[in-house]
Amino acid sequence: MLILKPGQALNLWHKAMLAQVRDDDPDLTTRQMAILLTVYLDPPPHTVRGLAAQLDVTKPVITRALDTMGIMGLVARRRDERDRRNVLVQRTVDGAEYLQRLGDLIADEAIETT
Amino acid sequence: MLILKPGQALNLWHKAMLAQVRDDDPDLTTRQMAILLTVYLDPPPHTVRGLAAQLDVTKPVITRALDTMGIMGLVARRRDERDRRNVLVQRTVDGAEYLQRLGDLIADEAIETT
DNA sequence: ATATACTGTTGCAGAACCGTAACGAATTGG
DNA sequence: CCAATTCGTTACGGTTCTGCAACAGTATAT
Repeated sequence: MLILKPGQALNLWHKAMLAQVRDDDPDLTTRQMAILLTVYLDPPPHTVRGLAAQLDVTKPVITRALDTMGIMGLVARRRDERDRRNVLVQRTVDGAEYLQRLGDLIADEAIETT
Repeated sequence: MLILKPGQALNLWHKAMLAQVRDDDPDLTTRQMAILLTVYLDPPPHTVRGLAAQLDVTKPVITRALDTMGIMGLVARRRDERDRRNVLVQRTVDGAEYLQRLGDLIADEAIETT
């Protein structure tokens, strides 16, 4: 149970956005970030269809976001051997590190936020 | 002084991203969001050059983001009459409401976040 | 075996964004 | 008054994302 006033929330959001924009790596889109966080924070397995349903977007959006983030090394794909139609989205070491840094960053800025 | 553990921070970020993706309005890019928050949270005046310097991006990025967000009604432009080379970025009622909703949303989800 | 349903992917045209460079308008300085 | 500077914008070419529709591959049911 965490108390956060709307004004504090915006300040926090602001700092986190600024940090994202200012660093050199290309920004993830909002959709890519939502997918990444879902894969790492919600329990597996994660399929293309499942992610599309949860985010309320079309399947090609998921496929392409996985392409991009796969190249970046943030997620990996593997065929489901039990039902070979499915693709299982898997976590990677790089992705875990990326999100850990993000979490630390937001937490640090929360402390500085009045 | 706000204590927020990295794990909580990611959960909060996740929920906020999901809410952004799922609603119907088109998502703002990370840069657009950073600009919008800066305009509304930092004290005016805001110029194209100043915003570009603060976000460490080029001026055309700011111009285009202002174009897009101007069409959405989230910000407005006005010529600086003291120095007519400058453009002053101004807040709008719609933009204020948009950010207020965003702040409330994050704050609400913070409470639900373990 | 054949038809049906379901998975994820790809093709295509359109829109948005990016970075660099050039530009017109306004101001400042010699 | 004219050159140099500063401001924001626009032009260009390239990349990425989007939405929709069609697609091949796999599983299921008749």
